[in-house]
Amino acid sequence: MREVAALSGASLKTVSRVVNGEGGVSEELSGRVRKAARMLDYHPNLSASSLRRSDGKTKTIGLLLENVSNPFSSALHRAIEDVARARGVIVFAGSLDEDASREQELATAFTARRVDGLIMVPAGTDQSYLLTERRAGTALVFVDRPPSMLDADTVVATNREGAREATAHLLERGHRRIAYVGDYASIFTAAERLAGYTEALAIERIPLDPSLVHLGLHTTDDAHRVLLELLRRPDRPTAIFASQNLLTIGAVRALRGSGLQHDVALVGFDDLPLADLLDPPVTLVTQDVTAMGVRAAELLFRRLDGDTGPSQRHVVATTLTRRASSEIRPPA
Amino acid sequence: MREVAALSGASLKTVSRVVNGEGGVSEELSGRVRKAARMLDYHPNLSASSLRRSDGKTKTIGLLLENVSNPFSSALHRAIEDVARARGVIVFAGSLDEDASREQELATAFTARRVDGLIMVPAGTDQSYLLTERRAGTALVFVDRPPSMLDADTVVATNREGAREATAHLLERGHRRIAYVGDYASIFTAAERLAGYTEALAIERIPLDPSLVHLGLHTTDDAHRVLLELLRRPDRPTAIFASQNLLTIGAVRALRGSGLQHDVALVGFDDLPLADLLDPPVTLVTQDVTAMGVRAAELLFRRLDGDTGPSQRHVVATTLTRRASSEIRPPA
DNA sequence: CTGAAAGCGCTTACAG
DNA sequence: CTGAAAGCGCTTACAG
Repeated sequence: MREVAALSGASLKTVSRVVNGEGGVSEELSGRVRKAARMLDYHPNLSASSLRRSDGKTKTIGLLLENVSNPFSSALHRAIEDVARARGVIVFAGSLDEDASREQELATAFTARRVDGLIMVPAGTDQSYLLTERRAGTALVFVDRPPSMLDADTVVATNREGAREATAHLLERGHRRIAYVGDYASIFTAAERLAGYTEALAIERIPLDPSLVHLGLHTTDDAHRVLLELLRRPDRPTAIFASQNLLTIGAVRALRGSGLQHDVALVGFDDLPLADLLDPPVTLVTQDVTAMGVRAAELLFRRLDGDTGPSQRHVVATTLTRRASSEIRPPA
Repeated sequence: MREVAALSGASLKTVSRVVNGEGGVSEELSGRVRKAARMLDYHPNLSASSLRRSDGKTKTIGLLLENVSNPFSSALHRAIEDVARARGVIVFAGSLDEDASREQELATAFTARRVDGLIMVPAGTDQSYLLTERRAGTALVFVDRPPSMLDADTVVATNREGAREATAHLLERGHRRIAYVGDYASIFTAAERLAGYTEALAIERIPLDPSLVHLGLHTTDDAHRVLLELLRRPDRPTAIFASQNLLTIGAVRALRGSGLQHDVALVGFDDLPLADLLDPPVTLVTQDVTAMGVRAAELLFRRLDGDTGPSQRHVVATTLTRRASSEIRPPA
């Protein structure tokens, strides 16, 4: 900018006015400035600008996801990007892999670069370290999972209700031995879905059989292995509830691997792109991920626009999409 | 930092030394500085730091993808994130949706925030606008598609060879009427794959039937619609080559919709998570997306480390994974 | 081991 | 309509 001022014979302040389209500069002078900028390949430095500007905004937000390449995370990412884009805001994104220390590292890396706000799917169980960031003006929104030790805007799905509905759906079809494969119990959504499962059983006064409930499974392979074993037992379950997308894929593989895909019912949580084309088509509890991302971004920008009201908690409904896999009845 | 200096009774320079772990500060003084920093909730401002630092590095890179929520893009993203993370570098990511103006907008938004480098899957047909950025020190790497009107490091897959191999595979099984569904012909990978298809036909001296070649298809629905129509014709193809992941899903849907999944052969390009569980399992040409992302990131960091050698072009091999869908023979 | 002065690229808060 | 001076939070290039 200094060089542009020198070449065009204008002051720094005038160059700044032209570059930012502030107006109040004569046609002739602003023409000279623009020409000089072009000749010197001048590109404004937004970091320097936000360092000095009174609002201090960097037009940048940080997004902390479970894993940018997981379909749930990346759908969230896209929805948030679109809302941000409409405001000229760009997005840092990173993967936490359920690692609390990675969460702190990334949050610190983002705030050190002075993002205006942070949207996160928290991995750890204590987000109080973000308090000083918020006091410093960083907006905070949690999505998919609420924060702990900190009060902030949150967007969650009806995990418990969705799991309860899915389990009730299987119970209605006569199933009494419904296996449950779930993620780490420390994850909010995993705990909620498990609660939905147990509530549905309790309503029908079915005692919970611990041998059917398998937690701490995170990958396709985890679910595949556990279910292959479970399906080999003489008292195998008559139905399976897989409470997360990767686990559902593992369940499909295990059923296929043991040739029981038409004998044991299945309901999964989260969407799978080809679920309707599998044999049998798979019943799923799906989340409106785009709505969750849009809502989270809107909450963030509302805060950035100055809203100082109490924290909001938005709940987005899940949908049970019924397909043939859950119409399989238990053996008589 | 000013306040920390005041509270601890040290100079700005000394606080800077302590914060950056430069050493050469007495235990006593650095203890006082650290305590003051804690009391004031001091968090260093990396933007201000890189503004003044001689190397000017922001430890930030920008990633321009087709669509962050497309599995190919997000797998690339994750691979690049992991390499960047090992160097304490964080990643901006954004979606271009095949829009050249969006490419320029995002590239400008990233460079205005002084990213150290840019890794992109270009959408437009002219990247010469990046020349001044590179002269200003921004490293540039292209992945999946080479740049145009600009020479830069590039990582591509063996698109042409992979498509040729897939087509030859169908020809070997006696197919002569192989439908081709492809993306916008302006996309490098789409053009390469089409070339591979036509080359394979030419080698066997099979004339290309234009009624079987459908380009300009981008979504699952596009391929679904076109193929349903094609499969309804009396002279329908005996095999289909779908040259991209979404188009392959559309092809699976069209075959299933017309009940021909066991009568018409299919090969797809790109990986599908459940391809092996479909009926019939689908033969695919897969790319090693992780290797492509890792290679691209390594090239970028090599440049940032000062390598000024000539542009490199790395080629990553595709793999033909044979499954039942391509073993279907044409009717006698 | 410690610090005072200058300056990175920009905007603010003036003044004319 | 235009510009000179100060300062955002930090590091550089000194000097002692």
